[in-house]
Amino acid sequence: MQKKNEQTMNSIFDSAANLFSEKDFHEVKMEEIAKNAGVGKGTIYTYFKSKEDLLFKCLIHNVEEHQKNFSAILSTNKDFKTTLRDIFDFMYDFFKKKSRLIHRIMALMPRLKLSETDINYGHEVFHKGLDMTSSFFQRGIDEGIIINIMTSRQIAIIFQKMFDFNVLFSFYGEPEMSVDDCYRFFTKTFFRQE
Amino acid sequence: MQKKNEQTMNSIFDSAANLFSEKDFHEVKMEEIAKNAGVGKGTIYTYFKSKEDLLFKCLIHNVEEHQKNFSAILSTNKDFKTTLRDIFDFMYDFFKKKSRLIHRIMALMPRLKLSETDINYGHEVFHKGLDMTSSFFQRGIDEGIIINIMTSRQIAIIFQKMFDFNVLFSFYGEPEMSVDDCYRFFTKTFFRQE
Amino acid sequence: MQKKNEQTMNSIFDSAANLFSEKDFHEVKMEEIAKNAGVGKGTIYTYFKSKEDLLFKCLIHNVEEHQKNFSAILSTNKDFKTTLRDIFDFMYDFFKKKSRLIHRIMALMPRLKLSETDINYGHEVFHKGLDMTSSFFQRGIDEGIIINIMTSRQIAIIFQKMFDFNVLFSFYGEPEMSVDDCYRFFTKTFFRQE
Amino acid sequence: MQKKNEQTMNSIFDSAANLFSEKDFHEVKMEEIAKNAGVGKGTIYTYFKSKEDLLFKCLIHNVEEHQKNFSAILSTNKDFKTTLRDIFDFMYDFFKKKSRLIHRIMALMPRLKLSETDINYGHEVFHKGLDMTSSFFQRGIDEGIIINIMTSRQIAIIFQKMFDFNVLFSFYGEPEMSVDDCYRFFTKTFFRQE
DNA sequence: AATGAATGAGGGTTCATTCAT
DNA sequence: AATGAATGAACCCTCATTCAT
Repeated sequence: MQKKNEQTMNSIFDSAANLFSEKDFHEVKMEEIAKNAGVGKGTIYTYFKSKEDLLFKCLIHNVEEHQKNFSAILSTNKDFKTTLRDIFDFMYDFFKKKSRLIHRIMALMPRLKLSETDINYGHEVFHKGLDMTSSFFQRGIDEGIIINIMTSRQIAIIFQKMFDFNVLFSFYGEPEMSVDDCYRFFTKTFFRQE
Repeated sequence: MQKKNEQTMNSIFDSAANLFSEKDFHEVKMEEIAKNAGVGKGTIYTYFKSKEDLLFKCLIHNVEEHQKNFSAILSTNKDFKTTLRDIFDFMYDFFKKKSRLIHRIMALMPRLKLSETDINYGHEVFHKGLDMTSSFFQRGIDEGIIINIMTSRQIAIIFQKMFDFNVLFSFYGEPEMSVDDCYRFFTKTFFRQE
Repeated sequence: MQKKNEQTMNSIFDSAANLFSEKDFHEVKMEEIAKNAGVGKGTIYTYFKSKEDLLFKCLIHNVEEHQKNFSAILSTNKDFKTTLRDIFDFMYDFFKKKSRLIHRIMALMPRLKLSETDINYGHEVFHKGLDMTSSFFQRGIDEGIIINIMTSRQIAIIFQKMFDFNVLFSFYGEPEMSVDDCYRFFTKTFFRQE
Repeated sequence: MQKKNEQTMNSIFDSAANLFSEKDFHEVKMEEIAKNAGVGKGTIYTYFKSKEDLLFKCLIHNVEEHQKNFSAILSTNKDFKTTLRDIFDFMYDFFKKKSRLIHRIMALMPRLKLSETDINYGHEVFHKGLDMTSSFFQRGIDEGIIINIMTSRQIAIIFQKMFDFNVLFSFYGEPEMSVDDCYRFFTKTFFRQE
């Protein structure tokens, strides 16, 4: 599955990611994915075992890419607050584009018919991501910037969740929160009073 | 078995709410809803025009009931903080049971094929709910308890969203937040520093 | 089945005849028949065994009434040509109202699931009707008015068919044939040249 | 099995035409059509949008083929009477095979849910057919062979209808009319007395 | 490797019929 | 006798998947 045409595979990934973002798993048709990817319907099956496999691989693909970029930001040697602000910019953009995809998949995951291997790998990837984020917040706690009444993992989780406040805001026709709004919200809640 | 039966309808509502909570719209089968409701498949169609109609009516049913109870709490003449605490208890329970149903439906709503009337009614109900909550927070702002750097509507929206932090917590195997945790989180963020 | 309320039964007959005239057997719903008859859906089943039984009884009912009237015309002691003209008036009216019902039923008859008794009775009624008509034409032949190159039964059959020329005329947007047109057509074809 | 296959489509047409001839639209099952055509149920839907679409296309297919053959006969340069006789042979055969199909569809047409385009095309085809036939009879009128007390269009319509006299004949157990009988019937009615 | 015609299991929906009242 | 709520068999249609080319 690695030697096949990388380009074809990526166009399938793109097409699938777009469609799975827009609509429900069952509302996305394989034919549509194929058409938007510019390939034949059968071609998808030379790269992926099934629609569910495609969804899963598509998720992993996106999450891993996200983690790579996220990791790059973390490894710049800036101070905590500057890095945090960078992360906000990065996450804000990422969620704007991918939040629906991620949510949809996570809602579906528990019932996806996947191999043991795939499930384990999925868990691993997600937990690796959470670990990365929570390590960063731990640093904030250690430096006395972040309150320590919640664990770093809990903070990391809430941090992720914040970025879809805007989904509800737009549902109710309220103006969306800017990155700055998000950042202010976070510091108000999790920063030690200065 | 002669008069269109409130009991039958309620058992369909219950069964549907349970199943729509558990799984995706397209994974819930009418046959399953019927079976769990203890009625025949055709019976559902004497009460609801279609599966989509059932989902929608089911949502409205739950939300309206929720709003009635919510409203009851608001109209007790306790002081702001006590009432807020009551609301936290109430919302926490409600979301524990219904959060998945509500989220699923809201994610689906934009693509549901509903009559103009239904769509309008849906909007109305949701906005009525938000208005109710935001009025309450406005009172908090007016009384100088809540910060006024966000509008009461924005606060009301974030307030709702808080209650599904636990979905992610449980996904990552973290211990869930208790009502108290939620309450503390809220006051930390939205209460004026004392 | 004879002692029950005659009025209810007739209103069912009327409703059914109207609907079976307008649309295909399978497009007519029992609910619609009941509603138009002003009775409950279950009531129909106290008078008729099934939808097919209703269709059949409805046909017999109409045909027998038609034959009674037809027979009355035949038994006036007018001369052949005068009687024929009377019959044209009568048939023209009858077909205008009932032709679609009759045709639909005759097309369906061969596949109707009826008891042996019903089938035989149906045959009997139809043949009685044909006999009545062909006897009349036989008289025309005997009196030397009608050509004798076709049997009276053949003429009787074509005679019936003539009255739905208008169905095609109206399909093609041509002006329909009047009774006079029909009569002229008939005499041109079947009368001995004078 | 790669190119959308003319053969597959024709076998569906044949199967559908046979079944729609035999029974009512609602009594013909898609599964049955598929089975008789030797294809899978889903295959039909790669060629036709719906059962109604299939019925309609099936009608058009048959009528157009009929018109092509009809047209071929008309364009042989024989004299009027000879051509008329040829047409009788041709129509007699065609109606023997297809009359039930044609009638069933025409009875259904007004209530078929078709696109504006399909409806218009259907009208066009039928009227083209009538025009072709009536032009021919007009020639007969012009040559003084056919009476001119009816329009050529009226004659063309009645001409078509004649060919299902045999349906009633067989219903009543009378011997069917031969082509010669039909021809004689026609000349008696529509030819100027010689 | 790539394709898309063919497939058929599966599901939403309809409606004739039943039966408790 | 009359009713209409309840039923479930039956049917149209969709779409993930296969496979011959």
